[in-house]
Order: sequence, then C-alpha cells, then structure tokens
Amino acid sequence: MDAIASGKGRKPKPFMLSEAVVEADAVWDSSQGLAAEERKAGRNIKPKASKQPTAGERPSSAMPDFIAPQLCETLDRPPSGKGWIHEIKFDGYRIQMRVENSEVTLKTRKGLDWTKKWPAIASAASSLPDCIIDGEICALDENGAPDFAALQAALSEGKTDALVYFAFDLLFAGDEDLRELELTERKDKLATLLSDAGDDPLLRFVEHFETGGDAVLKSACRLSLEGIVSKQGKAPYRSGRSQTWAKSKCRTGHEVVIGAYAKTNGRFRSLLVGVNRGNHFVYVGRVGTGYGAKVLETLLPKLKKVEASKSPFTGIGAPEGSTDIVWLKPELVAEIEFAGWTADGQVRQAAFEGLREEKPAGEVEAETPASPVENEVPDPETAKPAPKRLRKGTKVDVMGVMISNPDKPLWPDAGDNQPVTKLDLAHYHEAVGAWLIDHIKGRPCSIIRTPDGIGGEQFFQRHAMPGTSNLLELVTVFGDKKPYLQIDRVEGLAAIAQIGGVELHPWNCEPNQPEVPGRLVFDLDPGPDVGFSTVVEAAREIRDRLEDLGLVSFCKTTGGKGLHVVTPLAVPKGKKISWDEAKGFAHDVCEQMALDNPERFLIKMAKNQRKGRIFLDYLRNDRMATAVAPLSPRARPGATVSMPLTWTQVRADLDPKRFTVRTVPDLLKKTAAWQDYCDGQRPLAQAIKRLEKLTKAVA
DNA sequence: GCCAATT
DNA sequence: AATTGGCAACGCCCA
DNA sequence: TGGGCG
Ligand SMILES: [Mn+2]
Ligand SMILES: [Mn+2]
Repeated sequence: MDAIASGKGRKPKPFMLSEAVVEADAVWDSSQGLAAEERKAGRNIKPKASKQPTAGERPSSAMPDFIAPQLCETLDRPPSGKGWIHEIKFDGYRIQMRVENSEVTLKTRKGLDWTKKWPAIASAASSLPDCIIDGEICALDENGAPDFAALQAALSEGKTDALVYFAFDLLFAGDEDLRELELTERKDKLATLLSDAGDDPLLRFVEHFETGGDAVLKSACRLSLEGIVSKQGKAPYRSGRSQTWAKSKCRTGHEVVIGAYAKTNGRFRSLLVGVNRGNHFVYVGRVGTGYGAKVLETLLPKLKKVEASKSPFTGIGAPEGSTDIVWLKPELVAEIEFAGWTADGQVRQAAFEGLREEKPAGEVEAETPASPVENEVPDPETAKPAPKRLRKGTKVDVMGVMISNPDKPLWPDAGDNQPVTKLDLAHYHEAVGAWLIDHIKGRPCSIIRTPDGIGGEQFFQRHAMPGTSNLLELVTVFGDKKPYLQIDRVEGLAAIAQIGGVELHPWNCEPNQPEVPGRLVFDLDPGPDVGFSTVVEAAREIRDRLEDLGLVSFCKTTGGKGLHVVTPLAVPKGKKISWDEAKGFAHDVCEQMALDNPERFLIKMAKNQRKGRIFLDYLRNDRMATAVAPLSPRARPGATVSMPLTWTQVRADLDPKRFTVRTVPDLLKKTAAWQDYCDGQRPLAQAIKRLEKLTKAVA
C-alpha cells in the first residue's frame, strides 16, 4: 500500500454504488502494488483489454500512476526566437488525465485525485484509448475566455457540465512513453487521438500558433485572456520547472502595501494588503500563497520591525482586528500577482511575488487592472481558434469585473425591440468609458440604480456603502461624514454596471476640488406642449448669450426631451470663484433670457406655469447639485443616452431618441462633438464682469 | 445588488 | 445552503 | 416651513 502510505491515494467517498467503490479500490491496487510485482515478474503486458478488470485478474500497464507535470518559467515578454510555439494560457486547474481500460483518473498538479469533482469530464474521457494527457480544466465565459470565478462557482454549485478539459500534451499512448518525442509530434498524436475518439466537446485540443510571440500575446490580451504559454516545439516533456516552457501574462505583478498579517496558532498565514486611494489606505484583500520557507525567513523579521498597535486601513471594508491579526505600519511594499477582482473589488487568488524594498509605500496608488492591450495588431490567425461562446447566464467578466446575471434585462427595449441587459450596459461602459471618464473623474458622482430593471425599484445613491467595489473611489467632502462615490477609472464603470448603476450624476466641480466650480450646466426643461425645435432654438440662444460673455459652450441631449448647454470653466491660480457666484451668474443669464422672452421661458420650477414654456434650470450649478453626465444612459424607456452633440447637429430635425445604449458606441467613434472641450475652458470672473457691464448698459 | 440575520 | 428583510439622497426654492 | 423638484 505504498500509495496510501505516501499519502497519495485515498479511496473516493462512496458517492456511487458499492460496485464502483470496489472498482476504485482495484484501480489503486493495480497501479502501485500488483502492477509493479507483475512487471518485475516479466509478465507480458496487455495493451488494451476489452473486458473489465476484476480484483482477481488485472491488466498491467507501463503507464505510471502519475507524472509530475512540466511547469513554466515566467517571462515579461514571450520568447521571439525560432522554434517556439504559443498556446493560450488557461486560468483553471492543471489536470493530468489518465485513462486505462476506460477507467479515468483526473489528478491535480500535485497528484491529488480529483476525479470525482468532474464526473462529466471523466465520463467523456472514458471512451478514449489508454493514455496520459496533460491539460487544464476550465470554465469559459461567453467570449470563450477562461473564467476562474465561473469555474469556482460551478464547483461549489456542483454544476460541472459546463466545464471543459483543454488538452495540450500527450505523455503516454497505451504503453508507449512519448515524453522523449518532440512536442509538435506529441501534439499531432494528441490531436489524432482526440479526433479518432469522436471529438467530444468536453475534451478539446489546444491549438497553437507559430507566428511571433509578441503578436500572439497581444491578441490574447485583446481577447481578455490571461496570457500565453510559449513552448519549444522540438523539446521533450520534462517534469518540473523548465526553460522550454515559458508563460507571459497580459498583466504582470501589482504593487501593494502590507498593512497587516494573519497567523493561526502563531504560524504565519497571509498578508493583508492595501493601496492608497485618495485620503484612504484601502484594504484590497489577502495574499495567501507564494511564501516559500526561504521567503518567509527574510520576510518575517521585516514584518516584526514595523508592527503597530492600530490598523492602518481606513475607509469602508477595512478588515476587523482579532487576536490572529497583527497590524503593521504601512511601509512595506509587496509585489503580488492575482487573477482578477471579486465583486467588491478585492484581489482574487493573490500570490506573493516579493518585496519591493526600494519603493516608498506612499507611492503605491490604486492601479488599473486588466486594461487589455489596445494596440491594433490585426491577427486573424490568432483570433480564429478561440473557443466559441459556450456558457450563458452565469457570470462573465468585463474589464476584470465579474458581472452577475449578465442576461438580466435592465431596459425592456432599446428602441429595436431588444432588451438591454446588464452585460450590454457593462459593454457600453467599456465602449464609451475612455470618452466619458474625463467628465466624471475627480468629482463625487451619484448614481441611479435599477438592479431589477427600469420598471423595478429605482433609487439614488450618493454614498459608498459596505460592499462598494474597490474600483470606485471614496471621497470625503466638507459637511458630510459619509464618503461619496467617485469614479476615476474605466473599470469602475464596470463595477457600476454590476450593481445596476444606470445613470451617472457627477458634481460640476473642478476635478479633485469639490468646492471649485469646474463647469456650468444650463438645463433646458421643456414643459408640456413644447416642440423640440423650440428647445433647439433655446439652446442656440444660450450659446450665443454665453459667447457674448466670452464663454464657450457645448450641447448634449439629456436622454429625455431637453438639452444641456455646458460651459467648461478655467480655474485661475489666484482667487477662485465660489459656487454662490457661479450659481448667481447662471441665474442672471437665465433670468435675463426669461425677461427678454417671457412667453417662451421661465426660471421657476413651479409645474403649473410650465405648460408651453421652457424652464431654464440654472440650479444644476451648485456645490452638491448634479446633472446627468455626458454619455450617461437614462433610466427611461428606450435606453436613451445623454449624447454630446456638435452645434451643427443642434437643429430642428434632431431626434434625441436615436441616441441609445445600443447606437451610441458607434456614433461616438465618428463624431467630433466636444473634441475641443478642454480648449473651451474660460475664466468665469471675466464673464461675470461683462454681464454686469451689459445689464448696466441696457438699464 | 449586497449584507447580515435567520431557519 | 437557502431565505428573508433592510438598505441604497438631499439641498434649494417658493407657495 | 413643507412639498416639489431634479
Ligand atoms: Mn433637464
Ligand atoms: Mn432640470
């Protein structure tokens, strides 16, 4: 009973009928004890038995029970020399599949028998001839990208049919040891073996590419894959770490500050790490693996030196203290690797890579994950063999953020008789994020959430809450103890989609200066019985009036029946304009306009006076007041969007309803709207003076 | 959508 | 493990 | 001062 003694083998739990359990026992016996005896005795080896083995009479096999898998070295860039082939790097469980007499075992990297976790794959493999295959079990998201979170979900739910075995090497075929063959020959045989067995969809051959590694990596990253593995095509299979296999990742290690460590029974367990975000040192999770004995030896004394009595973490989501947590001064910088983000923005599957002794902790800011390489390297060769869409309805990942219920409709109809789903919204955010983000970043931003669709309950959120994604910024503003939400990066928009955040309502302050006006918004709200062409005229009139005062303005639809006219402000170095002054100015401009044409305009909210007139809503211009952001969708029928316009588009025939979550990404690529927004910034002080002079002149 | 309390 | 319930804004204007 | 508004 070598196998059991060495801790390798354990009888599977009796999850099936007792007959099967007996068989499992028999397999264990045959692989170590009896088979070895028989080999010594020089008995003949039967290649393929068509009959079932029994306890009394077993076929023997030259196939080892388990072969330690070949491992990769890590590179920054894929090798470029000749003779390398490149495969997609899968983000799942590395599994060695062994088939003997239709008996399948699935073993992890360390040789643990996990066959019972994946009955569907084991069953599919039972029709293969005797062999040992190296591969990876993986869940796929709807883009065909490997999806670790989905894999874990599938495991915990016991729904494993959606998992796929990706086979990339053949170590044994029957009794023939193929490990000394060249890799390309092994893969050829593997491909043949799989297709001869009928190409079961659960067992897939991993294609490879022989084109330049850099191009393959770029394509892989563009497909949101984790990276690639490059292998020397002529090399034999070698157990353990090697230089003939090398992985390069789409994103490399990230830097974090160590804020505490956890121990159990006095033994070191994990690091608790964070990053600086705004005023806060925010917890981003635990780093639980990657500590070799040697690493710990150097790491622990350094941790001891910076022990502290208080938690360095601030803000929402800071970890609780306990006797097993040792707080540290946030001074040590660690480099970690991780697979993605959890729903609340903590790192997933983080591993310690080393200390960055030269790096000051204060410089470790929250950084951008994912960001697939934008570089355009068209390479249809690499795009083609990506596995097809396989799964639907569980969880997918956009910009590194898990989107749950991706198929849940948020809008029943985007004007094309098709619903807009949560995943659609996340993809919309991804598509327009780069454009949009500059208009909201650095400013507190409220959101309207409709987690059950625009027909369900709808609410407004200004503050961060427990569970708020770490991809969102928290900003504390004067007069409110609770931190406000702020979105500074495109990935944050995916987190917004995940929580059903449909509308974005940023403050109109200067970025990172909540008290300083950064733009004015003139909100034209047509009452009942006002044609859109009248609103268009009003917008142009506002533009002209502002232009006379030396201000440059930009127009956008609101997603409803109105228009917004926006003027970017320049912020002078010296004395800054207050919101009171800014609001006063906006009021005066609107008031004058209403006085000049009282039939058309009013500046009072009162609903009963609004019929047939346009409410010039100057009240968007106050410290905590908001207006919907450009490119923000609206929680309204048709999934309309607040679309930035060129003034040429601001004509009577404009139809605001054609700008939807569905149509805007393409339209945005073509438009020149707002492209000189930044050049349009003007100091408000001068405009205020001119307005004074102008009113005096008239009087 | 998420969390914490509950069965 | 699954279910349930609570929670997610607030300042300005003027009648 | 509370209701309506965004
Ligand atoms: Mn409006
Ligand atoms: Mn309004």
